[in-house]
Amino acid sequence: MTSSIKDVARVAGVSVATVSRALSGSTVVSPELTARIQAAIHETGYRPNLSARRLRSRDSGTIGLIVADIRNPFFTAVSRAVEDEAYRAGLRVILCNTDENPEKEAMYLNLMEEERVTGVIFAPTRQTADQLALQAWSFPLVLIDRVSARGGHDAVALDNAAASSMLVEHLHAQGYRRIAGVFGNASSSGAERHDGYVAAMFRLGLEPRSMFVPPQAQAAEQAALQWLAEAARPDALIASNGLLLMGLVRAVRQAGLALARDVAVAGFDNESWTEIVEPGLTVIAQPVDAIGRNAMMLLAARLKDPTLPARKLLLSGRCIARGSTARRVSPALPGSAAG
Amino acid sequence: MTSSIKDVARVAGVSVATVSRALSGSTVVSPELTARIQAAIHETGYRPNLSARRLRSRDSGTIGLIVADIRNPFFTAVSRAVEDEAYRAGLRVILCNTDENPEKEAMYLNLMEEERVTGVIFAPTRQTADQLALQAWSFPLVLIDRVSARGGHDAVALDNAAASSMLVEHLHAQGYRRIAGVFGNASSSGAERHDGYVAAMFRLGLEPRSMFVPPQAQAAEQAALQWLAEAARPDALIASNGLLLMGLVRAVRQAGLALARDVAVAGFDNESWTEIVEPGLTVIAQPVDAIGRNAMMLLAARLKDPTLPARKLLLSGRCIARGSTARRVSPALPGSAAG
DNA sequence: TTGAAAGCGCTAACAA
DNA sequence: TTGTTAGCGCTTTCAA
Repeated sequence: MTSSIKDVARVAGVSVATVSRALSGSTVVSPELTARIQAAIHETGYRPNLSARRLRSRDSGTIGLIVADIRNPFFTAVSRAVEDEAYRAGLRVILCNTDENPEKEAMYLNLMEEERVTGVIFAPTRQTADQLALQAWSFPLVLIDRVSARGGHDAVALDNAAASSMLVEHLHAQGYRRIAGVFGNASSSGAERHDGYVAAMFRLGLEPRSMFVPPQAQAAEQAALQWLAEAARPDALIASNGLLLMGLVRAVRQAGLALARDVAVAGFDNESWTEIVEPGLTVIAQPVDAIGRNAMMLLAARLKDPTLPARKLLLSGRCIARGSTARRVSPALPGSAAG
Repeated sequence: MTSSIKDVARVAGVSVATVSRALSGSTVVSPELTARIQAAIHETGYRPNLSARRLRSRDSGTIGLIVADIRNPFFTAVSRAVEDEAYRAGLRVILCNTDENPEKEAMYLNLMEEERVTGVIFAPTRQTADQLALQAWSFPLVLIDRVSARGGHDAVALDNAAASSMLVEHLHAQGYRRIAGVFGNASSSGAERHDGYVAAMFRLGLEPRSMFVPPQAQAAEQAALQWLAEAARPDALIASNGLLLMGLVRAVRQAGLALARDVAVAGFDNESWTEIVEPGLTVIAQPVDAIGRNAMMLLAARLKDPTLPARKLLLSGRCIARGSTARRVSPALPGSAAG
């Protein structure tokens, strides 16, 4: 059916070793034989068998990319960046979705062992992240987005706390004082964003008000609706990711309030809808390309020198101010701080 | 370093063949030996080497998924469905982005040959689709989204013409008559959606007005701005994909017109922003899950029987009516058909 | 510069 | 039921 290096050797009248050498270019093969081999490859329609090559050379040339769900726009963008870098480096990418399920995570890590992958880029749940250090992996591992508290692994993520603070400071500068926030309870990034929010609020002398919710728009919507029904309701709401942010927008509308005029809204993830909605939503844009590229970079560095100490790379977000946090003009609500 | 089946055999005091058999479960191995082998696997920390297994068994257990860009929400969703099905079937997925670049397409198809993949699911450019039949591939190939005019390959796609017609008929029923459309010029689906649009317009006695544009929001925006500046401007606009649809929305706003009241807008792809924008946008929702699942199904069927004739599967879209195409109430524009 | 030969880890005849 | 052995396609010694 498909022809092997043996067939090429036979047709070219050389040994398989010579064909292999001509193919790899590692050793010099005489021009004459090289030409004959080229012709034979053409004639036989030869294609290298990557499984055989891997078995022999003990290099899979493959990296695993394990994320919660590729449909999450953050992971979509990061995946694309990772793949671009991978193919530039001549590596294949195996994509895995875990749905935040620790069992699936374990299964895929196991699969990566069996694939003898060159490396793995992984966005773990909190639970798995904490146990990751307990096991010795046969491949270098770079964590993205969710960074293990225990450390010990290379990682690249948004500087979550700083980004949250940026959001709070922006709202404060625009005249908002009663700033409440919903945060995702599934990954460590939600907790870190919460920390940054609380820290910034304290720094500004404001009283934090927050809630951890499951990663569903509806959960954020419910939380926000309760807050908005209060007499001294918040004058600004923030969400720790795009999904929750959508819930906030729905809640504001359902409460019959106007974005910005009645209540400001801001959040994380510069998804396309945050720009097209009116008014546009103020968000923290994550450096998704840089996260993917740097994850590959850390992987490459570790492959080169496995003794390197673990490195944690925190990248800054960018605050994109839009209409949803326009300067507060209406009189301060009773009970709000003077600023 | 990592232990092989040989190590397990030695520790368990059996032959490698017995270990292999115990692992595969193909032949019955005595309970006693099975237990000893299990213990040895545990002790040695053995992991099967998939490259070796593939080389020997001539089954890669891997499928290739080649799309234009995973960041296109349509492909994101289809990919997820494909991966779900693949992992359910015990298959790995290698993901490739071509950026609609025929050279990249050729390179990835070539890579798939070298990987000896079990099958490939591919969304080709028009150009590549037309040449696909010229080459014999060593793997079964299922086309998605963009279906080769030449036929000859298994394929699954939206029934584009019918979906376009549905959109036109909806607009007509809502009282719109001067319906213009922008269509993507890169893939075959744009052309098919155009055909369906033109056919429906003729059927309803309306005059089609269309433009093929490159797949950029700005291109649609420019086209729409020109139309909207005319005296007898269209009273409805449609777009053949989510990106172009966003361009239309921008154009309407920039022209100082109101969605629905001044001009209706509708299009393809039920992306999250089409629901959250106000008014919500009427769209054709593609059966993304079904497209992915059916692609895997066709692949499985062909693997089982390679002699099967090529099958082309067309799936129906669903028209989701939202505010952007609310019933026309203002008086008909001068020159518009009476209906 | 080239060839012969060993062997990567595994599966599947074939024998026992 | 189990073991022996050949060999999947390739790379890489070691010799020539």
